[in-house]
Amino acid sequence: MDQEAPPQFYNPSRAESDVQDYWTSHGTFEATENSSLPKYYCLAMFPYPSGQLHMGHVRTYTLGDVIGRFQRLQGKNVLQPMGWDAFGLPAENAAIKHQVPPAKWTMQNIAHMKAQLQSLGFAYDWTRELATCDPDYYRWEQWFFTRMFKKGLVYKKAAWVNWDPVDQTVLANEQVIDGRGWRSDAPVERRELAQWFLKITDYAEELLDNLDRLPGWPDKIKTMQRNWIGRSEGVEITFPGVDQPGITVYTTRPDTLFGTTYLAVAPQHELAVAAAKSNPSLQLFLDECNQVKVAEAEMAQLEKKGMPTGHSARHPLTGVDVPIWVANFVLMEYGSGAVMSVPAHDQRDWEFARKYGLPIAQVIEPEAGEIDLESASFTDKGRLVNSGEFDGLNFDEARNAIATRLEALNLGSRQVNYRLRDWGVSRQRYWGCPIPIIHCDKCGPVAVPESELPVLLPTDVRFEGVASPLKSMPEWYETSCPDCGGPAVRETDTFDTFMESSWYYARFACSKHSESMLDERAKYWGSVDHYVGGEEHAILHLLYARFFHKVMRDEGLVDSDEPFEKLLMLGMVLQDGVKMSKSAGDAGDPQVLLAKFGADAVRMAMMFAAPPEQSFEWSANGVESANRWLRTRLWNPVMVHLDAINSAGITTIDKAGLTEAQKDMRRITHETLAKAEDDYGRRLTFNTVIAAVMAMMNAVQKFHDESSQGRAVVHEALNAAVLIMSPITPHICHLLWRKLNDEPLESAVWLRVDETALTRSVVNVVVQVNGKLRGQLEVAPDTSLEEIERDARALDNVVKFMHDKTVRKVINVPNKLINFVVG
RNA sequence: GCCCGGGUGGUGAAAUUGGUAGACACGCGAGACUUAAAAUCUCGUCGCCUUUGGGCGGUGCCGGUUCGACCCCGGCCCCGGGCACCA
Repeated sequence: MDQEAPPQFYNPSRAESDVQDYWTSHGTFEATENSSLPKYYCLAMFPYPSGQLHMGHVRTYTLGDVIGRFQRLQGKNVLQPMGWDAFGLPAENAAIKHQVPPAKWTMQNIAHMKAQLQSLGFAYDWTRELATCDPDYYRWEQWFFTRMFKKGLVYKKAAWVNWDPVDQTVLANEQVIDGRGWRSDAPVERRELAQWFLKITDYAEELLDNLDRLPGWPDKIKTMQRNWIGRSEGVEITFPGVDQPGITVYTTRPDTLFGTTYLAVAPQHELAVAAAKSNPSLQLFLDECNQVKVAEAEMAQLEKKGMPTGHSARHPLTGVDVPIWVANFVLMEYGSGAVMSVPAHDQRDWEFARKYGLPIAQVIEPEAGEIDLESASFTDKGRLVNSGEFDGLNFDEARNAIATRLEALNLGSRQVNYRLRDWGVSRQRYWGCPIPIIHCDKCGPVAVPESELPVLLPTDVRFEGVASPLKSMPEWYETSCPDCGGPAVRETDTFDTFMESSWYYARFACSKHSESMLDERAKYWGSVDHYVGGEEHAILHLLYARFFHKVMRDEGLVDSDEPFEKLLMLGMVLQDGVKMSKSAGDAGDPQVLLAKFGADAVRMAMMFAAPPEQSFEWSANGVESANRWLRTRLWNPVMVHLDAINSAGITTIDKAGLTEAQKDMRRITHETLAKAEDDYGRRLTFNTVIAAVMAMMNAVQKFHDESSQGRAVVHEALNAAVLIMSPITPHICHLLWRKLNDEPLESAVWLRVDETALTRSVVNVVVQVNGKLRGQLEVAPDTSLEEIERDARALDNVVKFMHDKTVRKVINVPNKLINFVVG
């Protein structure tokens, strides 16, 4: 940029750093709790400090900033904080690869990314910044966990993990590539480890029901969460054992019980494991099943395979023996790890039965028509057949009758089941929050007392291999039992990083507070009014945070039931068709564009590219044209106008004395204001805000009027343009607003729409014949149908298409359309 | 595989409640300014046909509802996100 450029030329790099200095020195965006204005907490999902900002970040934070700045213009007391989701796997990967301690690597990344965020001019209150790897943060997470522990919301059970037999370590799902460890290339094995779980299922019902009380959430996210929680009503049924303990299954189709021709258990089910001890080929099959990584997607795409266990169980109502199979598609984590298989009425069971020659017994018939069990199963509900005394009952009747019978026999019970599983929070990793538990041989697991928190994560570590250094630090894990004082060891696992992101939004209210997890300020800021983030977080993060919020509420820490009132779920910024990631490289790096065209142009290009919920492929092309528009269509016209009013002065608008052209210009200005307000506040489509301002400025360019009223009308239009654009391009608008109004932008309020300016003297009515466009009419608003019909019938082109036909119907949409239906 | 989305000109997109498909831009083409270029400005730009009035076709594909469908319904194809240890 030309350092000598006089101030009337647009120079983004100088202008933006000046404006940013102004914001910093004036503390413009530092939020306080003692405002008379209504509070507005606007939050964008905090980033993992991977080291480089990419365009996905730019999009998320710009969208959040636009919302926050718009709400500020609407007279709200806005809080927009920023922090760092600083624990996680990439820091360990970097440590292993480059021998740099995760803490150091993370802090360097934070410093770099903070500078990048600041150069984009977001209206953050940086005084509230937090990093989750800071002991001042995670000590309260540990404290909260011990509260949950004492409440009985925490328990330990064995769970399956991906085990790398060469590196002797647990692998994350993303570290397993085609069934092999990413570093060792060894085939992964499933292994059972004792893990800590949080009883999120205790809250399943509330998490589901409260979705109905979140009107500010997109329906698609609520649907995803509903499906994920997966409430179902069914019956738990016990098939008594023949030569082994009975098998308990859960089914939502008890009406098909008589069609059960075999049972299927998960490969990890105890019966399968026991049976394999004396059956080498079954053991071989189980081993094969255990060489698939621990992910539902893997499981679901496997070829369906099974093997008989050699055992059978007794049908609870018929007493007939049914064989027990092991099947690789039965999930150990869902229900009881066993299912009753009804091949006639379940397609997966049908395919399995056909493959292995198992019998298929029809017990449901359709209300009408024929079925062919040779070609497929019949899965609709219908009437029972071949079911003894239950024959003839429909689904509801049969479900009740069979459940009642099973309950009487003590072989079943009605059960509401959730697909949602408890949250396993143990990670066998170093770079995370230490789980504040001490294992004592005498007392068992004991929560670390509050006075001894935080359990500090040592930061001066070296990665010798790939395993967590904590596992080989006796000086760290050897301790004494808080209860009996005897020798004991610390838990060396750390928390799932979703723990940190489940409550950070609340901590921002009082991030520096050292006396408790949250204080009264958390109640002042309350729920996040608008939460902005990527749709990849639609389920897990949001569900865990909702769960934490409810537990915090039950502990008296917050007042509300839900953490996020309104939710904006952003589509992905794609690169080469997939979501941008840390490894994506330079194409996602905004630095070059920032230096060349400025933050305003980058922000504007990003907002203009697509509406927020839509995923799109990033292209840098728009940035240059955004810069050009700001310079030639916003900055320059304001400068020309300022010259004009400097020499000729400025007057107020005389509404009664305007020419038609001046009225038109004013109408466009106020239509644009109204549209911008609606798009910003309700529709959240900022691309169309920009388009509307562009159209308005095109009209200003064409509006040549040297009169004093003309200047006043232009003045109003330019003020509207600057104000409307200011949430998106805050730096240039800060400068232009001051030049136009001699007051700082942050004391400006949104311009009111002048309803009288919106009235039109003519409206355009479309004339159709049989739904096809045949002409147009310019008429006064609210012209009578008779008059419009008469004028429309007189149009040459309408005559052409109607002259030899009979009008059967006339459709009229007032001030918009008239349609002659002829035949 | 299962759950949730998406598919509109050469490109990004707009069309808000079923009512003029393609606003606003990018790109491209033509022109103005210039010795020239850059920058800037003006005009044109869905395809085909045309007597230049206009006509026909067109929103992933096939079918349906309706006076009228990008929009609603049924069936398919393709792309993206999530699937519990990436965050």
